[in-house]
Amino acid sequence: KSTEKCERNRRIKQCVSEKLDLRLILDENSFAIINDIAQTTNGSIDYIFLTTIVTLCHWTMGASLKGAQAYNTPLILFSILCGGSSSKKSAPIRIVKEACEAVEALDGIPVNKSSINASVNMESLCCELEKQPNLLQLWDELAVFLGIFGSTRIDRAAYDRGLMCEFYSPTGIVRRQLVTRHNVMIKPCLNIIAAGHPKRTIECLSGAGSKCQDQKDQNEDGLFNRFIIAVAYKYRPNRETIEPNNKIPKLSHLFYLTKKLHHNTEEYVYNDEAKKFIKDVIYTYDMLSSDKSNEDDFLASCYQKSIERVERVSLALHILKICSRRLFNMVEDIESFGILDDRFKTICTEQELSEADHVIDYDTCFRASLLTKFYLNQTKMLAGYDPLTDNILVNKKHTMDVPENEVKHIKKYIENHPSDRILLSSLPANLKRKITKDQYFVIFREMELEGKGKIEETNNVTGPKGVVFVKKKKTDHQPSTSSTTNQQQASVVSTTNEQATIALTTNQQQINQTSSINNQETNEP
DNA sequence: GGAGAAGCGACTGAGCATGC
DNA sequence: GCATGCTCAGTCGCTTCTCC
Repeated sequence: KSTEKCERNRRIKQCVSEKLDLRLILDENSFAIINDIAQTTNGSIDYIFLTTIVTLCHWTMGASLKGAQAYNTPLILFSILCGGSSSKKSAPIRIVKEACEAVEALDGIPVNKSSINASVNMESLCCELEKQPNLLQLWDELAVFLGIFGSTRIDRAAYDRGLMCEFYSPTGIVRRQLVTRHNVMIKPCLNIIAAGHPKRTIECLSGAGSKCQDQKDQNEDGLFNRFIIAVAYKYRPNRETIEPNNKIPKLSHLFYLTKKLHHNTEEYVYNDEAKKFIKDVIYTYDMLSSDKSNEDDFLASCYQKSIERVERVSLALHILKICSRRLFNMVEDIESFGILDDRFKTICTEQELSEADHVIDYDTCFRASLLTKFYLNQTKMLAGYDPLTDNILVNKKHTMDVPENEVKHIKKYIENHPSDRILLSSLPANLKRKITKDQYFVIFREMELEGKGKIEETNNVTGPKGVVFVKKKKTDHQPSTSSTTNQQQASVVSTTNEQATIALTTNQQQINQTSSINNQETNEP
């Protein structure tokens, strides 16, 4: 259990160490708004940013993108704020919730007709979506969200998950049929923000989080690969709090203006450059996905989902940009962005989206592709992959337990070993250290990355496969394979390379052969 | 410098797990 | 059922360390 926790911490740290510089992703107006919130609330800017763009999607009231592909992409985002209990996940959720409530209050929407939903089961969520198709669902705890699947019957969990997948890319009418009743949801538009503990979040990606018995394949529908995950770590708060700058628009202003600009169902397009670029990005992800499709479902799905994601993210960034710019242009009319008032409401009602506002440029798409890649890597790292090589860092925690000089020694042992193929299972037997096979495997992996050789499977025809490390052949023969071996041994080494290899496998016959040969040779002098 | 202890690696065999 | 891999306990021989 403690090693599990250790591995979880490693992944979180890895995610956090890969910094997202929002200055490179956002235009200056948008950054000013997001940064102001982060500084005044002392919260993680990554959380604030993610909750903001998801909520922004909600207030575009079902806007869509005539994308680079044949079909229209709805502007819907699912997101998870992932972090430990002290990483302040709830604060950003509260902040957007309050901003949304202010938006609805200004338009006189009664609380019971609010589009900010907090359903605790699939039943009520679908009923709400039936009543009003545009909902923002906030889950303060991911566990609650997971609990909504099949809360009445375990075999309905898969159905509900499937439905959730459909909400991500809804087509016209979505139906949910139960024995007693059925829901008909017309163009549902559900955006999700959930706060999740690292343990639960990682379980979702690996699929072990649900209550179904067959836990291994629970994420096979890729539901959680649709979620954008922002990871933050607990950090030291600033002692002095920064007062909000009233010259900088607040989230409530941003959302209200977005809502007013989208009173019609808007459709956005790319310009030619942007479209060409996005097509390239999509092609790259498609290639990566098909490369992985036969060997790794999870990665294949992650790449596939990145195709949809890069389009959605570019639209979200685009809308954030145009709305922020408009807000900053209002600074002269509005002396203070303190609270949402009727004066602001009047100004907003005059605003209309222009023709040019509907066109996404290359720059935004480029930034969106950076952001997509960043979130893709975060997901990979959370799932235990190395983002660059796509290798699974299997229980990397173990190497951390092994002292460095031990690792060095083992690497040297493998390198200097007369055999050029080393069977993994021979190591724990021969090197009597308190190191498991998994730990030796990680050392293999490291050596592979260092270019010392390659990890392969044994080439037996039947039965389970063993793991061998095939060393890279040295071009120049080094006579001093080991300073400790005497000359007699060295001669054995050079002549019986192959036999030594075989001896490392545990095939009895072959071992007998080898040992008899070895005995002969050693007995000779 | 030599004797003995300690450490290390090669190898065996048994029992068990796993895939065909 | 068979072939193979994995793990563990154990033996043997060699090297290195330590103490006198």
